[in-house]
Amino acid sequence: MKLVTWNVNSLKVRLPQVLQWLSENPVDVLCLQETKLTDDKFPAAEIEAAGYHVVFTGQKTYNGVAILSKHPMSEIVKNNPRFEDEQQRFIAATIEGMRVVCAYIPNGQSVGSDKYQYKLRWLEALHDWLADELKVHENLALLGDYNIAPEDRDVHDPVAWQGQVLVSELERAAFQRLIGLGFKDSFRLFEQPEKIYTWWDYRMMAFRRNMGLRIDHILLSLPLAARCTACIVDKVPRKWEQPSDHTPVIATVE
DNA sequence: ATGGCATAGTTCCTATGA
Repeated sequence: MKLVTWNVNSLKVRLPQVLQWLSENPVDVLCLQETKLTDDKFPAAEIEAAGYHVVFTGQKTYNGVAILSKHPMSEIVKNNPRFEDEQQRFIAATIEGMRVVCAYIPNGQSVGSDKYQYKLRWLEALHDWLADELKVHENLALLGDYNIAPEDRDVHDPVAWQGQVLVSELERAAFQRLIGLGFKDSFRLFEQPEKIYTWWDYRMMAFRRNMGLRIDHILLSLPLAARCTACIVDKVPRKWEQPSDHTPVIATVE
């Protein structure tokens, strides 16, 4: 099973790239974030025509998540039942006996802001829901844009970023609390090259200069991690014309 | 010290992202 997460920064703009990427990279599950589409405008027919089932929950302008799957999906949950949220950032489905959660964790804007507090509350509620969900689904995968770089080696310039949102202590502690439930960061199960990132600012020629952060992750519950044979970041779509600022992360589970 | 790009909607500027 190949599981993928990709923040597409508007599926309206990026649908051709998603379909192109899928035609070159057939996968079992693709979790999308920042679709920025209300459900009535979601391109379900085009995605189904490409051979994928799809579930989604969205809103206009901001947020929005979707799961594309080669296999049928059941037990669909939209929004964390433990968190009252107007923002559409969470969707879960059971696929081939695996519980798949697609999350667009809040950005947090700046440390100490209202949005930062919202981010921490959101993470706390995610933690609590996952704790219950793991009791029912030992095969659980949490894919998404976490908006957290877990360690300094996930940051192109740790000194410049020190203490900033996306790398602050409380955010990193929240990430470790998720890990503590019984997950592995699939990317770190394997020897990886240095300076691998999943997001680069559109400005400052950041991609060309590899000024990035690794903030998109695939966490696997321990039984799934034991079956994981690879996790890679595919930089190719970030080189295309009019790219998303994020690029796909792919985990393989045998 | 700031903004630098991209997206979407309230457009022909503003808010937001990371």
